[in-house]
Amino acid sequence: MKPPLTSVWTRESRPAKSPTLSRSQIVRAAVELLDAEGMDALSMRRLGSRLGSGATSIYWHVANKDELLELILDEIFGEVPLPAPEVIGWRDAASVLAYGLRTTLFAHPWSTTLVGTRPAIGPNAMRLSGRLLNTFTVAGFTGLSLDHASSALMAYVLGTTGPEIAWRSIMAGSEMNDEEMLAAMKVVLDQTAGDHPELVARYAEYADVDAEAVRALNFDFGLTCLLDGLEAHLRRRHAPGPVAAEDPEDARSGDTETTAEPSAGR
Amino acid sequence: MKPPLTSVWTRESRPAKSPTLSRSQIVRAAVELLDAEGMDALSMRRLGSRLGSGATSIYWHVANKDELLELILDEIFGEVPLPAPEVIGWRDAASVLAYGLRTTLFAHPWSTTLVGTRPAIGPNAMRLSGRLLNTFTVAGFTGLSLDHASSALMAYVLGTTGPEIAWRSIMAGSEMNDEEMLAAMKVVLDQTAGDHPELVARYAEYADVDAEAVRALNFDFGLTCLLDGLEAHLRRRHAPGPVAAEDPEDARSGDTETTAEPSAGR
DNA sequence: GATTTCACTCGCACACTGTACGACAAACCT
DNA sequence: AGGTTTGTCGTACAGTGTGCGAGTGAAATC
Repeated sequence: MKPPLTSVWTRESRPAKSPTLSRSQIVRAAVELLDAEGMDALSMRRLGSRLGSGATSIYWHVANKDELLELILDEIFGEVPLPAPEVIGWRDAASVLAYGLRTTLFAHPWSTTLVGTRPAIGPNAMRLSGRLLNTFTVAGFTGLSLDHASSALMAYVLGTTGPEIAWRSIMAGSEMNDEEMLAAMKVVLDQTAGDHPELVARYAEYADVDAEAVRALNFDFGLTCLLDGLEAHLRRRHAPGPVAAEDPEDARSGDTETTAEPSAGR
Repeated sequence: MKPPLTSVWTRESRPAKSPTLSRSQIVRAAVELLDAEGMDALSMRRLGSRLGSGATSIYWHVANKDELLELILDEIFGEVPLPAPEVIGWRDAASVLAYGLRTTLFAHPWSTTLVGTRPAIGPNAMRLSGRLLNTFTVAGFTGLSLDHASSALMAYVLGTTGPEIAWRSIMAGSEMNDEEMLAAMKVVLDQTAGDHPELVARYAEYADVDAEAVRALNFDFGLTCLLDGLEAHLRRRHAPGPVAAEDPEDARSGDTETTAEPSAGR
């Protein structure tokens, strides 16, 4: 019978007398430090000295470093711009959301280590997923499919962004450009996957294209496919017949929104 | 003009005289330790003592902890079963791959912290992505789309698995079941996203369904949508006409398999 | 006005981390 | 035999997160 919920978000922000330090100050400073010097540079001592405070003073406002990281994660979730699906349509809204999240994560490359690691509750994450839900509601999703659609989109963006940032950072670490990198990769390939000649052929194709452009294309391709698949699901549900045709009335639960679909037993 | 490639995979495994310790031993022991006690428990000293060796002896076989983690990541990539797309068809093969990767990652929950963080080169990762490429080649993808399709699938799986593991682990940490968790979540919701009533309504729906089952459904839903989208892309490419109809001959490259399409440029 | 009670800051200390270094031992090559 | 390579390990160093308790100043109480 421990504390009923262990997250930061239940415990209040210690609002009181005259705090020379505050949660939001700490979080902002932490984000600055991370942006400037990366994840390894974020230690409580360094953060403290950047705030002009003792290192352990932070622990009055934040229970431990993990909670601080949770706050930081939510902070950057607050940076992604939220589109209005009612005015630009669900597909564009979903795209804007996806691209917005992507560029926000790229703007804070250290976020990769946080984003998959801990669940994203917290006000800004909720705002984001609320808007996502809103978007797919406008699209016509109902019941569980609504969540499934949003989390599919989220998963795709998170899943692409992480490895991309990883690539970018190791290429920034070594002082070689894309071509040299690919050449080196080929060496690795030849000696580790010598029996996979199709891979070697594959990588050879990238020799003379801009890696960054390819990655952008890559993201867009997958996003389009996912949205196409979602749209297809939508059409299928609205038109149960084998051939696509508009149907006179919605197949199940005439009301436009919320809690349709009884969703298989318990 | 530093070392041309900084990865583990270029440097050989120190094969020599009579090693009482070896890379693969170290990696296996590390995986055991991680499985048993989690990521925080993996320190060089503990790993050393588990191997019956001094802590710093490991540094003869592995340059630093980061390299060790890279090896560990590749080790678990080796655990995912590889289907044969030529016999079971590309869609099933893609599903098997996706599910295999998913369950492998679930079997090693600590992998979440590794998988998005560093690029997955290394023999086992290459084997996996080789098979992925193979799968989508059988499907009919060519050129850049081939890579885009594989990485889209990979991204989706990685993107779903991470947060799911995170949820599972914090629920394991606190001794509350799904329902209590949801109740607590609702508290958080009410106080952080009080102005998002649709979210609250959303979560209320989950009150009486098995969270694990929903997550499984969730994964399958997104996977299906993605594969549907990929298939649609395929059909669109093969039948350029506005309305879908079977075409008398395959648009490009009649041979059934392998490295079709000269793929622009070069 | 004096005293107590907070809200908050911070120095110190502890256990622990990754890993550089150099001393060793044993196997190999001349 | 001597020298070199291959491999192991103890020690040491700088740095980590954080518990503890002493300190501060302002508000609340008497």
